[in-house]
Amino acid sequence: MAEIARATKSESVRQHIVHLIDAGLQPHDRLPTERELADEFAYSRLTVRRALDQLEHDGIVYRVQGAGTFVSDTRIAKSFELTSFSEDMRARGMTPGSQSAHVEVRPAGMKVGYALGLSPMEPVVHISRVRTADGIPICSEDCYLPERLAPGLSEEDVAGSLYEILTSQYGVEIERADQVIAVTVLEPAHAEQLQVPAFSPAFHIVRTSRDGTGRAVEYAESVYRGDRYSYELTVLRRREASGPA
Amino acid sequence: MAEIARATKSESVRQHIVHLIDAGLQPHDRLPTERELADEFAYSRLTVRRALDQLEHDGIVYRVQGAGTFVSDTRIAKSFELTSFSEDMRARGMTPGSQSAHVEVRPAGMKVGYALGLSPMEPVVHISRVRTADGIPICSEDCYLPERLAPGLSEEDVAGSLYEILTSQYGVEIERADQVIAVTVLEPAHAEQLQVPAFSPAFHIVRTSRDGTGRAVEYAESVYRGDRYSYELTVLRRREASGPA
DNA sequence: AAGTGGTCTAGACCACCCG
DNA sequence: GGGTGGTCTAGACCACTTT
Repeated sequence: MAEIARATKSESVRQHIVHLIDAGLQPHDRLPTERELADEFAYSRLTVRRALDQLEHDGIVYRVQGAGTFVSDTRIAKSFELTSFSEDMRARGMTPGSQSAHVEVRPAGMKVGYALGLSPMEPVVHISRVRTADGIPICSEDCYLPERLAPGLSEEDVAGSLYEILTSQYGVEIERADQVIAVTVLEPAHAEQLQVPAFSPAFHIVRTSRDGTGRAVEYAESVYRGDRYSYELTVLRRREASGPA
Repeated sequence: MAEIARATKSESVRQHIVHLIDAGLQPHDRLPTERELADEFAYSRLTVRRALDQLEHDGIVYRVQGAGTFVSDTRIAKSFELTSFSEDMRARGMTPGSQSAHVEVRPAGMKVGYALGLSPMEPVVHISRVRTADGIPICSEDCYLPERLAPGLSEEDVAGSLYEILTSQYGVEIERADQVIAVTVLEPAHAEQLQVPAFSPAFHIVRTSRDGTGRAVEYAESVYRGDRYSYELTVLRRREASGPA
């Protein structure tokens, strides 16, 4: 029930409209017009429009020029958003954990250095963990951070969410990540870690996470068991417009 | 080189800034201030801000309150966007095609009816195809559309991009899609279609595509060979704000 | 013709960063 | 303190849909 408070007027309008919809509006019902909402709140129309822009982007409402703004016909409203393993598992109703966490500092090397935009000699923190959900091993992860971003990271720190530690202890906010998802079969070593037969099918996910400035902050390679994990996302179709060729 | 023309002023500002960056600005270089750009174009500051909003969302620039707007440090700017198989393959420099296309109309049934929000008795067009890239089979796809959206769809129509046909012939614009990506091993029948050994690892992708109003327009189940396909995407971290619990 | 969303203007004040 | 981005106002005109 708790909404996260935000000081802006447009956010309060957004929440009001979400409540309107939850209060019983059906898909394709028309919302109050922008001018009605502006009058009701005594805000400018532009402020109301910003709230509706957000809801439209999230797929909650759609707008038809000349006709009005309507509730979307969406049963599921999943996300194309980056979540940490911990957040992901909690969202699925499971309890996240870690096993066999190991942390060491070593030179980046070619592959990791290239991905993080560092010299191969620059030190990185290498974190290797087996991530669990309700105690069941789900994925084996090797994650690398520039050491100067997270000096003194310990094995106790990485028992839970790395993203939370980065934010709370080091002030690093991850904003976006590029991922490449491939399929593979598990090598015997990984299979044993994950407690499945050797050569079981699995996801192989390579991720480079970046902060708001686009600077690479984390490079990770993970192997997820295919029998216990699937990847869900919502993707948007590109609007007509593009950068140069 | 060709930019897609758009009538809005903010779009012209956006393109101008993209050109500025391409003309030699380096990551973390500062852009002209919003007020400078507004003066230069003789537009209002809000119009300039809309252009910068777009560029910020796309990860091209970042803004620091009190300091300025800067070029992002991003080597790769991939997308979290929905592309058709044909577009996807062309983007990878390959030529898309289809084999064994088969089209039939039949009742939706429970699973497809549920996904498309139709009665199980309502007719759907079932399209089954093997998609190829440079003549190599990449995926086997079963796709279902409500028949009333695409009456008279023929096997010749589905040799190429279904999304393009939907737009050009039926006026249906797909805006977003929910996808569930899992791993599997290929059954012998699929393996033969895709010309790989039986029990090779593969992606199993289930997709429900929707138009701007959120109405389900397409339900598809695809199997992609794992040795020739990987899934790349960029995901954004959720801003702090949320709907009700 | 009336009403809707789409775009834009010319200001204003605030919070924040930097020299 | 001066300049930056963040938010907001009270209008205006346009393109479009609906009656």
